[in-house]
Amino acid sequence: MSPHRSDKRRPRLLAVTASTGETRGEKKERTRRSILDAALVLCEDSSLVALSLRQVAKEVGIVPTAFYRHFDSIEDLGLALVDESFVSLRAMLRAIRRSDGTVPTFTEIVDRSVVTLEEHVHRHRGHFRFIARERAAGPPAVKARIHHEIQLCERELATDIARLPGTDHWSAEDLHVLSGLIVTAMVATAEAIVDAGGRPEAEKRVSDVARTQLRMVLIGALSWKSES
Amino acid sequence: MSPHRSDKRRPRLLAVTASTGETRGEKKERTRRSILDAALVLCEDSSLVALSLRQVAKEVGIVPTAFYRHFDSIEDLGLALVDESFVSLRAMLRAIRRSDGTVPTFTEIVDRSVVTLEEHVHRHRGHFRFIARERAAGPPAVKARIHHEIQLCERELATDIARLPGTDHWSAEDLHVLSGLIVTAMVATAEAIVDAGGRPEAEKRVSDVARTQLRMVLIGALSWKSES
DNA sequence: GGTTTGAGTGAACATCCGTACACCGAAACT
DNA sequence: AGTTTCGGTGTACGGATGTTCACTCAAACC
Repeated sequence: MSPHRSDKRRPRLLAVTASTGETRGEKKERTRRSILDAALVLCEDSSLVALSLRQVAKEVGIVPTAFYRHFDSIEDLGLALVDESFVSLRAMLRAIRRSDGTVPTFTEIVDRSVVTLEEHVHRHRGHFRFIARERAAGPPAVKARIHHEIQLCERELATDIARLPGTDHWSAEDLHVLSGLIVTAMVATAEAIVDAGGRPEAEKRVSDVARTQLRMVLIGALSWKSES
Repeated sequence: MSPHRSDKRRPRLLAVTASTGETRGEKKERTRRSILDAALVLCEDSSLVALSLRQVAKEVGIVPTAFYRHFDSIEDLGLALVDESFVSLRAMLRAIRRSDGTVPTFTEIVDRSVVTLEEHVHRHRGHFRFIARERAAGPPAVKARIHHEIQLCERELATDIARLPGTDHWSAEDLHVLSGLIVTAMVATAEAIVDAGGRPEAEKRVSDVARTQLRMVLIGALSWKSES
């Protein structure tokens, strides 16, 4: 039994291309990624509804028909991009939540949230631009999924708010109204950061405004509740 | 001088088509309107960037090249639609402002504003859908003009807020931050009303939420100012 | 070693797109 | 009455689009 035998066995579930050292599935996954990235870039100025299958194929460097090996349609591609975008967005929200063990002040929460949002928009500019655009202009199925994901964010935020001190006896209704308002403001802030185009002074102005707005909302909600 | 002479003179600046009783300019204006209306309908599901000149022409009932007698391009058409939309929007804002002579309570202001917005969105659903979509997805020039118009709304709202009792010594900065927040919330509310699709119970829920949110914001801003 | 699978190819199609050009005919003007 | 203006027509073009079909050829499997 020569030592070469085991080499012969390896390809069983992990065959590698002789030249590139890639599995067949890996290669496909890489092409899929290229398509997603290309689509994100190409619909940057316009929209998914104005994006053609052939543009994407040309950008990726494949023939138009090869597109169908990965997605049924542009709309299907769009749904994949929505999922991808919200995976990273949820990671951000988890990051904000994680550091909440120390019973912080409202100001601390607000500052940390805005800073995290700013970082995250900066790192995933493409995804945020995509969501902001297709939320209003995408194909119906894409719009619907984005709307649904944002509602999930509102619900999660509502349960977080409920855990803060001073919001003990709020109704579920009021919690959701408040979290809806905050999410709306944060979405607008994210759009504004994207529009700032990376210029630090413009971004600074946007995040300062966002901080003030968030504080107004939080304090307002508390005062309003204690009144009524 | 027979009495018929004066008839001969009439066409000078007001010539009428024998059959339809229309001036040439009136006929042109009517076609222009048809183009604007058709575009508003056709890009309802998609966007301006996915709207073709030929679709519009076919819908209106003219040959494609005739489009150029009225607009240089689809983008040019878009700019006209933006202007038109904001003319009616400004009319709404004026209507809200007009009834402000009686030093009303915050609650009255909020209720009147939301009701007016609801009515107006209902009457100009097409325009609101258009603005909400193209604000995020339109051609750059269209996005820029919409952004500019919204900023004007924010500025006007800021001066209105400054006239309310209890906001005497606010800084211009803080006024603008607050009006920005309110405008953001109202834009989101308008989108939600449009999405409600005319179903009364859905619209009622949206406007109730909007009322609560606006109260939270206003009371919050006041509390926050008196603290800091 | 022989067979199957499946990502990517390449040509072909019918259809739509924006735009150029010459033209018409009636309203508008002189 | 004669001329000009101009909204609308009809044709024609080069190019982009989505989708079809029959194909290659190497990895994956038995």
